[in-house]
Amino acid sequence: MGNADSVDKKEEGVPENKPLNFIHQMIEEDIKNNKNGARVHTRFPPEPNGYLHIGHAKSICLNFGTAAKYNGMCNLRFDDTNPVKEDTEYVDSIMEDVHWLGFDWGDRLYYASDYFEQLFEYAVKLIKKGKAYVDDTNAEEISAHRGTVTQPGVESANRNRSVDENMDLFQRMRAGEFPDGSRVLRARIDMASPNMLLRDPILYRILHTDHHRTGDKWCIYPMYDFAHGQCDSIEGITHSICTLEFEVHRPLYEWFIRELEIFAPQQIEFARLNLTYTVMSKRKLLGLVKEGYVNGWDDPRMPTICGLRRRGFTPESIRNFAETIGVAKRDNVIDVSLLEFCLREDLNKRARRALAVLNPVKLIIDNYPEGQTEELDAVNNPENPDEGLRKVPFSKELYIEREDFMEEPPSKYFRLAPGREVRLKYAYIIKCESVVKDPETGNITEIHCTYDPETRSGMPMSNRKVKGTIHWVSAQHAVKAEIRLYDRLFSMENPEETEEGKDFISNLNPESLKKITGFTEPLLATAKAGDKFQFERIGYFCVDPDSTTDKLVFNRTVTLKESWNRPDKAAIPG
RNA sequence: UGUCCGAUGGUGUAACUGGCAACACGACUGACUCUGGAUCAGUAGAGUCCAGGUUCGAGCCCUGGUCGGACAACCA
Repeated sequence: MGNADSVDKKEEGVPENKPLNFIHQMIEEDIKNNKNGARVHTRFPPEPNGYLHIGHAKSICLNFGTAAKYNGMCNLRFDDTNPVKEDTEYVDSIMEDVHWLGFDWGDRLYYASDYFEQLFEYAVKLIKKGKAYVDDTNAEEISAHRGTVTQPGVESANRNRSVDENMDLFQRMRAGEFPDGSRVLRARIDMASPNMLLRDPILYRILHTDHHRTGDKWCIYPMYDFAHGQCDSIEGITHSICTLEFEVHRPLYEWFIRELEIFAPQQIEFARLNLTYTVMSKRKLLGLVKEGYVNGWDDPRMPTICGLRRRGFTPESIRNFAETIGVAKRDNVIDVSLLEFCLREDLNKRARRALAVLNPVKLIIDNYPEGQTEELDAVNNPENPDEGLRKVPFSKELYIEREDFMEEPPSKYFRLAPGREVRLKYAYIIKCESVVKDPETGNITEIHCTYDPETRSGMPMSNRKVKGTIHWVSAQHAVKAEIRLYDRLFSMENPEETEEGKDFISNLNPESLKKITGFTEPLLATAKAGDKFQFERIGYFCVDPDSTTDKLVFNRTVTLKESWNRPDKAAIPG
């Protein structure tokens, strides 16, 4: 108990003197000036058109974390203003993922579509102020008239319509009198603005499409720019945190707030997360799923939250990662090894240890009594002695890892070799006496050893020093399991970096998934989906949802840190 | 050719707002270890994109460049 307490305190330690990121600096400045009554209210505003990924996790941790830090609140709001892309499937997955990450929006679950009526009224207000007009120009022409980044745009012929005519037309747009694409409502700002977004941006478009929440109630839908800031305003959001690409939108965001004379949240932009060896855009992730390069959004190789969850990540490790990478405005690419570090750091503390052999070779202890079985004590978690011991069966015939034996070991190899001794973890010291090979292939089929009965772990004589300790499972007791070995999805640090004429798909790592059959200690037969273990000396593994009592399936979450350069690796020429 | 934003070890983030560039990851030593894990101790690695200027003093301020990113969906 005492131990657990101290861990909790460490994790939730409130008064930290860590340096503030630039957003928190701004917020503390606002609090000091009693802006908005020193209130802090943020929101996480996903569009329900796809699954959340690790980049969203950064934003979630920032928004919810900031609110928590300053005793404020954070809303979950679905930015559902484009019915053709959105679906409740995504709404559900997003809510699940945010909760799984450990955040709670309480009763503050909102949808932009909740505000459609209010937004319509805002549009009316702009029309009445002469700040918005209905344009009959078609999409191509509007685009052409917008000009370029260096050339000013051309004003629409409809720009100076009367308020009455605009009101009439806008009402009739809502009433469904016009087909898709025939008219739009535009803000009347400045067609010559150096900021393209201010060149009379579109506020409403006609879309005779059912919306996942409002059904067929509406056939005109607000654009992002006309919805987002106003939704923030309605909810009393004080700090509207978003990614860098919206920086150019801020003048427009503020224009609407000013013209509408409503509560003014502050938009603050930060740099989105990029990770090596993966892609992060929804479009590309969707492509991977649709083209079958991965097995769905929750494929353990995907950077999606559900993929990471299935892979065996813990919410804590992701939150800690988000904390560690910091928040700034410059573009960044984080090395996945940092994510893996955060994962191992967390798993090391909480994962139960288990013995499992992935690439088995039989080992026979010649002088061990035939038919005898011992139940040996194994430590559940050396990082937390409170988790106690478990029994592991030991017998004459075992499986050990093929890599743990070498006929002709290089100098720094201190595992098993002819004539050498090693410790079998939690069991005896054994000595290799001989090997049996397949006469045809020359592969080793059996390793014969003798054991020293005085050296069982815990015995007085067990302190004898031997160089290596290897893991094992008892052949007759072992449980067969499918093990899915995952590696990076792409073989390039930056998958977008491609040869001419090829796209990121060409950089997929053909070895990103290998399925093998291994053996685990018997206790794991009862493990349930999501259970996490450290297979000693190998890595962290979790039970996949595909797993059944007939067929156990484990995912390799991440390997143990490998600080030992395998001689065979070094020996590879080139 | 426009507007906006950014630039600090290999990667990311700091630097008490002008005072000898720090922390984490990664790398490398060594100790310890019944996991070549963990833990512990330590080392190397940037003089802050460039050129000027202000100042006793500049990564922080000013000027001019360079490089990178964003912006011309009836997407968000």
